[in-house]
Amino acid sequence: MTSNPIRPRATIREVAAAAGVSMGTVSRVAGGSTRISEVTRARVLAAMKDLSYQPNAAARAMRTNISKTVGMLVPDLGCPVFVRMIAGVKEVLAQNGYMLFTFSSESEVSQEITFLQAARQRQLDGLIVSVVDETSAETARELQMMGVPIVVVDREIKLDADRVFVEHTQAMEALMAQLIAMGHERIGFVTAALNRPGRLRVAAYRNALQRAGITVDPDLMRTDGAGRGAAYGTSETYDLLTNGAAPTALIAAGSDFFFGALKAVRALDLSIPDQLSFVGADDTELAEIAGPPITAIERDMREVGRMAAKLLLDRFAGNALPPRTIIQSSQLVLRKSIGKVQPTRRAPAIKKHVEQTTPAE
Amino acid sequence: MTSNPIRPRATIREVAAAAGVSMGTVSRVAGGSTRISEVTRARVLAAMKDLSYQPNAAARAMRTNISKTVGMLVPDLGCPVFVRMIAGVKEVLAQNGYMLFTFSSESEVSQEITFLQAARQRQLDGLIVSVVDETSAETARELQMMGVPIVVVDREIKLDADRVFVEHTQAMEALMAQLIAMGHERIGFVTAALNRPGRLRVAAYRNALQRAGITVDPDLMRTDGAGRGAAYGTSETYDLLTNGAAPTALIAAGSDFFFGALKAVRALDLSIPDQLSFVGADDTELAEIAGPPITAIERDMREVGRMAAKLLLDRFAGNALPPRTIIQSSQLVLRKSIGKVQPTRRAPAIKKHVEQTTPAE
DNA sequence: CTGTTAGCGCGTTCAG
DNA sequence: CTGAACGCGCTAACAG
Repeated sequence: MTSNPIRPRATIREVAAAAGVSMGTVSRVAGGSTRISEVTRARVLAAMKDLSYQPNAAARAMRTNISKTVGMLVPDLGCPVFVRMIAGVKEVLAQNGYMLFTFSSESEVSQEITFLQAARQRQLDGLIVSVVDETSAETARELQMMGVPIVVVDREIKLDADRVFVEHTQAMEALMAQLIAMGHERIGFVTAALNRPGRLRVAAYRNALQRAGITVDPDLMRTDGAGRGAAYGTSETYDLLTNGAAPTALIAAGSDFFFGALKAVRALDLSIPDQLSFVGADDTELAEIAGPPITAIERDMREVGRMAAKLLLDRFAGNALPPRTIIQSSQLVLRKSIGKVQPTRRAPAIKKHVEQTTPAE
Repeated sequence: MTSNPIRPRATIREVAAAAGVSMGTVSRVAGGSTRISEVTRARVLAAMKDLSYQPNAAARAMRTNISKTVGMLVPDLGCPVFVRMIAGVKEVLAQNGYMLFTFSSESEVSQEITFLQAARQRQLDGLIVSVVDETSAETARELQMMGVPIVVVDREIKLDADRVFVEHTQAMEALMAQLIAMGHERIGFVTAALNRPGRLRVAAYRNALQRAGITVDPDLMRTDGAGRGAAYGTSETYDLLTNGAAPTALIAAGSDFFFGALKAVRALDLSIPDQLSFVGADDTELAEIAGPPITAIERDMREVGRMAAKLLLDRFAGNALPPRTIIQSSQLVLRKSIGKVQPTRRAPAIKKHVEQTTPAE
């Protein structure tokens, strides 16, 4: 420990002594209770400031079983979608005097379990979770034992909890309609279908093709990216574009696949949209700034965060109604990266090889 | 609260009863003490599992004054630099049984103060901080009262604490040398000079120009971006490139200015590097993927995070030596976005106006 | 309005 | 090796 001239933190007892009142009185002032005479309150506040008193959260939590802290579990802090959601959650919680304890599981179930156990030890008052793998029984079991209100974000888990879902189907259908109208029939799709967002998008992809009378080519679907990050986007995109009949359009859904796929397209030196129509998802900044700007599916995750936090606060306030589900829309944002299929379109020649790409870190 | 059939959390007392031993025995098993007979240990562990017992962190913290939790303060979770640092910190702390409590101040001193007070209440065992404004007396005062080991990352604050610094000067000088060698004399610079990284970069920028016998044009320096985010990058870049004699090269240091500046360049439809040499910093992904790939100053922030965490753990272990400072290098990564000044170079014509841009959120 | 007191759950004595 | 008892700092309940 660095040498520190500070004496140990002041306790409520010391404040009481300094102010010449009892501990109970100090406690009431700290708790913002009414029924305190203005003069004593002022004296107590002065003493607190004097000793730079901060109430001991552990003692308070032990006594009240309330920690004024909410836990938030996300799979990846590198994903802008979650960063924005965190901002929304924090905004609402801060207004209500709660702290947010954010944890990134780095897409590992084991880390997720560790966090949930730590959360239980620390008696977090509630949880907002976006789990890595909604099919994980281990995670589900842990969640069931939490014993505090939980809000699940865009995952389908059997659990007595409120939910905030995003509407993925409509935006995906709009996208497919757009691409099909432009003449695309071979549409590559790189994503992770493990959880709700991916599952719905894959379903919408298939439905749209079938409705248009286009045979679904399984080889164009690379939907096994769960936990594999940007590298999956790069390798699958490279493979799609260089082996056999290449797609004329490519959808990379999920910010890391978006990035990874774009990397492969750059390495192959394909021109967007002339040689390939390209669509991303979940990374507005990248979509705006890549040259050319890229059509993408986007959603207001900050608002999702706000809604999740509000659902939780509502439970804290004693609401005991059955679980609710809120649905937030998503949008297809058209930019310059998609275009009509060229009549004479052929598979792009292989220009050069992609260096073996590993995830960003 | 959602109806929950779970009975309240098991206490150490219940575990003791279930295992037919005393509380003290359970505590010793939980604490991993030796000197426990194998049979009783097994019985206790079985009971703990049975009741899915998790020790009450509040009670433990109250008793021991150790929370096994480290706090981390960053200005912005949207900045990849901090996200990577967090990953590094978490990696090392997790290996040592510590949890990480990350807080983003959203570049607001007031939020920073709130966090530091909350940290004191929760008796976090140590802190890793990257403050918004190293000149804030309020923040400094709060930090001095923490009473726990602190590691400061790339900020100059008068404080009895360990430090991890990044070497900014060399990379910046290398960059300037490169640009000057390419014939650039009018080099625009958009950044925030409030804290250590910006200050050092600005100093290196001036020095390099002076050493090359080039007059420093203050109008080319837009170094007042602190707290203004990407919008500052966009508006200043637009202004630089459209008013008066435009620079032939532009450096946007800081991930948000990088993004914002690139946005303005795109809006003006300038071709990189033909019409403008462009250099970024701190956002490797964007630099790699923008068309064309962009020369940038980069640093291994994950390693910075690891080092910060190790310094802290060292203090926890009782190291009482005077404060140490560790320095991490940074690199200039050359990509295709810079080139020689065209002999016939003129200020680019104004092509169109930039829409009024607000920060990403 | 204010003072007093009894635990919250745990880790750490100190006796056995 | 095990059990019993104390108190960490605080809040709530009750007395005055």
